[in-house]
Amino acid sequence: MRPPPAVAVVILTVREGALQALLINRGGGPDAGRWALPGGLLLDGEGLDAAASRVLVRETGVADVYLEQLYTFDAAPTAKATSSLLVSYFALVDAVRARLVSRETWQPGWFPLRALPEMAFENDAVIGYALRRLRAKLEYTNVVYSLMPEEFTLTELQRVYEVITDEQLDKRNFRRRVLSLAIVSPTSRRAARGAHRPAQLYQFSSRKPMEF
Amino acid sequence: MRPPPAVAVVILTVREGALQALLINRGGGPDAGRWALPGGLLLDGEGLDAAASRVLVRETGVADVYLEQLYTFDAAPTAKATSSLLVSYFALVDAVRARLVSRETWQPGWFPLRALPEMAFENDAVIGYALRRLRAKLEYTNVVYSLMPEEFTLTELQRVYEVITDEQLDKRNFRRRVLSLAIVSPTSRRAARGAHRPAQLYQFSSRKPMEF
DNA sequence: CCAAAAGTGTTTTCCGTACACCCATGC
DNA sequence: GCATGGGTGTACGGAAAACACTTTTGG
Repeated sequence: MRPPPAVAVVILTVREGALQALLINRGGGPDAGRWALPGGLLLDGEGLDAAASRVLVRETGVADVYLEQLYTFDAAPTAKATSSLLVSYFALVDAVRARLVSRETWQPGWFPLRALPEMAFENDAVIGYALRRLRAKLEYTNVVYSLMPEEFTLTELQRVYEVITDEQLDKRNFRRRVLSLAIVSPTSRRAARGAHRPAQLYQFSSRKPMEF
Repeated sequence: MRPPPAVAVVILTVREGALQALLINRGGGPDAGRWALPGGLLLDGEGLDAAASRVLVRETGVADVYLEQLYTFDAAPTAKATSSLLVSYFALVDAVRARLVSRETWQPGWFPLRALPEMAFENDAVIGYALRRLRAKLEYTNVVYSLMPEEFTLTELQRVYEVITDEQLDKRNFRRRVLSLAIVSPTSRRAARGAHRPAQLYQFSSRKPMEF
């Protein structure tokens, strides 16, 4: 009897100034203390994208975010081989909107990519893969929309880029770039957030994945 | 009973001045005349890469060429659902080295991407995907090594680039680029191929996929 | 009036592109 | 000697990178 394929989703967010991934931990049993990517088996008649989306909604409550297939792995040869293939996805969510569930088993938690816990087999490789893909897409697409709230300042957007690329950006050059790419546009509102000049609020021109 | 996953391989070559894909055609039976990507079901205990490689060797006789996973599709809902998922790969082979088999059923043949025959369901999409990926990798990797013989002239290499990108390249700029990327290096031999000055022969510095 | 972040232009550097002539060979 | 493809350098333009000061607000 051949086991069904599984999907695993690398759910990334920017939180507390760091790029973080959502992992889940089986509370009890033999695997206690081992963290893993959220995922699940493909249901009967269910499509891959639908399965990935289902896992994402189950873990974070959010839908309509950036979700893209990454790579397909031979499933880890576990004792009880529950899956044959592992189809990985990655998703980008705004940490503010994501609401983690609290379960008895498979407690979820955010982990900075810098400080991932000991993880099940291929999971680190999958996360590394997602990070490379995200960094590549950052340069020429609008993917970050999925990490940002509806309105934001350009400085906030710049911080997110800096956290993802792990390098400092020049304020003027950054602004010129995102404005000339026309991926964001100013709104009519401004943000008064402290003892300084209020910042213009911007929004994404499009909150859909870009075409090619 | 859940059917096993399938692999399909987009095998590309440059032949007769055009980028061509290998397709196979069921000689008789109900699907007669329909062309499709070569592929096969995943064998018991077989890894994905191994399956793709097996298909490639079966069709062309060559191994050790560039072979990369592309994308995983939900399997086409055929009448007799023989597969659940379709994991696609693409491979680049030197047409000179490839030796197509001659079988009673599933006769293989090369088709210019410009003039693909009527094909089974998702197959055109898969080929389009492979082409986009190839063009992207062309710019910053050495993937073409897999389309070239051991030794070649820079003009021959340029022709291959031109066929893949479907645009004319400037001879001097092209040479500067490949030489400065250091993906090729001159050999000690030259090619006397006609009534003109012999050309320097080059080889790839590395005939392995590049790391990142 | 001071601290804090917002906002704004110019100069320099580097890379991609365009472009034309001489060279070595076979016949 | 002529036809054929091989081989080479330079000038220009646009994009990316470096860089510092003024503005607006809250307290």
